[in-house]
Order: sequence, then structure tokens, then C-alpha cells
Amino acid sequence: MALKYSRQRQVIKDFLMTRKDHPTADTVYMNVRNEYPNISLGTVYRNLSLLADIGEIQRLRFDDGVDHFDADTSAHYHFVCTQCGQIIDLKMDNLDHIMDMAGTGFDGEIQGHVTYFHGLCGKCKKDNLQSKLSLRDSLRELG
Amino acid sequence: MALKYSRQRQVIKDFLMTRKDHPTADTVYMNVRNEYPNISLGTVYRNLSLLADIGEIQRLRFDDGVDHFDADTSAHYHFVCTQCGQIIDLKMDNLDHIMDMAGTGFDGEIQGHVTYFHGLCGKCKKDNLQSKLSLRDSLRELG
DNA sequence: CCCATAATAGTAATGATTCCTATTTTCAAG
DNA sequence: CTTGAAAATAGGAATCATTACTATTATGGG
Repeated sequence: MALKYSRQRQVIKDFLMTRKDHPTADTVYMNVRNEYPNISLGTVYRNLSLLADIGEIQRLRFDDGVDHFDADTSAHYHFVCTQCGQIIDLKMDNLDHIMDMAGTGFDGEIQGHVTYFHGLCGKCKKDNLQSKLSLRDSLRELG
Repeated sequence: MALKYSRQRQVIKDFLMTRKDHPTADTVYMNVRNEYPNISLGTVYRNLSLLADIGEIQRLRFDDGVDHFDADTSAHYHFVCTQCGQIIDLKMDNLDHIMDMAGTGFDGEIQGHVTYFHGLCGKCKKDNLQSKLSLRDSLRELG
């Protein structure tokens, strides 16, 4: 049962710690191969799962259907851009009070919550505005 | 482009409206086959997706990795029991205020949030307590 | 009633993830 | 420093939910 820390596991975790965009297993695989060319995809999956199970990293699930991983294990919230798919950490207070709200009138025991936000990231919001402005200009030129 | 409402689509939606436990596509398939024996799984998937796209039903994604569907399209929250997997509707106020909290200091545009809760449902909580009590009794008998 | 087209059944394909197994690596004890 | 049992790996096969494909059928406006 004792864990034996393989070089592969270390490389995977090291890579994840350099990223703040919560990559998928496949992205981890692609990048780690630069440093460890014959690592296998299965090893990446196994280690990401294991690291998540022992609490050294966090597994995140949004609605794109693929798992994302985060080396930051502190409780924090995420924003997903519906246009470019980017995932961004949000700096905000924790929302534990919503568990009290959920628990009122509920006969079970609420132990945790999953929350994330979606919309347009700063860049996409700005890009969209630019497109609208230039479309307006084009229409004006046409009379 | 005009929708033609097939009997299959109607049966699928009718079934979903009878359930408040947010079944998966496969569960819908299994049940709908009683009434419509040679309906195909693909048809169930296609219609659930379509109904969700046009807003007649809701697609729910928790962290079990399979899509769940809900005929109740009103905004409401869910609880997932980590022991028995049951999904329960929660009666609670909406949480739109957390989007304001998330938006503070964020340069993008927050358009929505996804939130669900997890823990032990009422039944599992009670069952666990029973187990603990009977374990204590057994230990007492052993001295 | 007709017919353009939406929808279906059945099946193949996809994509993320897990499983399998022979081989290699790790690490604690001698 | 060896050694050997347990843990981990590489590579590939298997799984599972979901989507795509295609020949056929059902729908509904004119």
C-alpha cells in the first residue's frame, strides 16, 4: 500500500503546478512528453486520478465533459468562458453560506457544494464589442 | 427546419414529466421501451438533446459523468447523495447574488452559474446512524 | 392525397477514461 | 551496496456514454 513516488508522477505534478489554466489529462500528456517522451497516456490518467484521490491536486468537472486538473487544492471558484472555453480562477469569498440555505427544510446532511460560473471572459467580451462596432460602421457605409 | 413532433419524441417527454428523479438517457430508454418496444437508443439521445436545446427540458450534469434530464425547466437546485446516488430537488431561494459576488473584480461578463450540493440524503443518513448504533451494541456485547 | 423533409431504427464510429499484463522501477531491509 | 517484494509503468485492448451515418419511414402543409 505504501506509495512509491515514480519519476513520472513527479513530472506530472510538477507540470501541473506550472499551470493555472486547469489542463485536461490529454494536455498534461502532450506537455509532459516533451520532458518524458515515452510516458504513456494511461500513466498520466492513473497519476492524475491518484493525486486527486490523495488530495494533492483537484479534479474539476465543468460541462464540456472532460476532466480538468488543478494543482491548487484550496477551495476556490472558477469561471468558464462560453465562447473560448478558457477557465479562470475567481478571487471571491467562499460561499459556504449557500449550504445553510440549501439545508433549511432538507432532512439529509449537506456536506459540500459544487459551483462554477460562466459567461464571457474579458477578452471575448471586448472582442465581441469590437465586432459589433465594426459591423455598425459597415452598415453605415452601405447607407 | 420546421419541427415535426414524432410520437417517439412525445413519449420521451411524457415519460420524463412523470419522473422527478432526473433519469439518464439510458433509464429513459429502458422505461420508454415498455410503451414503445422498438424505439432506438439513438432516438432517445437525439430527442433528449433536442428538447434540451429548445428549452423544453433541462440537461443536468453532476460528477458521475452521465447526463441527467429534468422536465422541470424552472431554475432550481439539486442535491446528490454521495452514498446512494439519488438526486433530489431542493426547495430554496435562488442564488443569483453569488454572481454579483463573482463579478466583483472580474473583467468579463458573468451570465450564469451552476451549483449543486452533495452529502447524505435523509435515508442514508438514518441508515448510517442505525449501523453505528448496532455496531456499538455488538462491541458492548464483546465486553 | 402528395411529397418534401424531418425523424427513425439500427449500427458504426468516436472520444475520454479505465483495465490488463508483461516488464521495469522503487525502496526498505539485510 | 545488493536484493526482493510491492508498486508502477508502457502499450494496447476494453468500456461506456454519446454522436454520426444511412437507408427507410412518418409527418403535416398545400
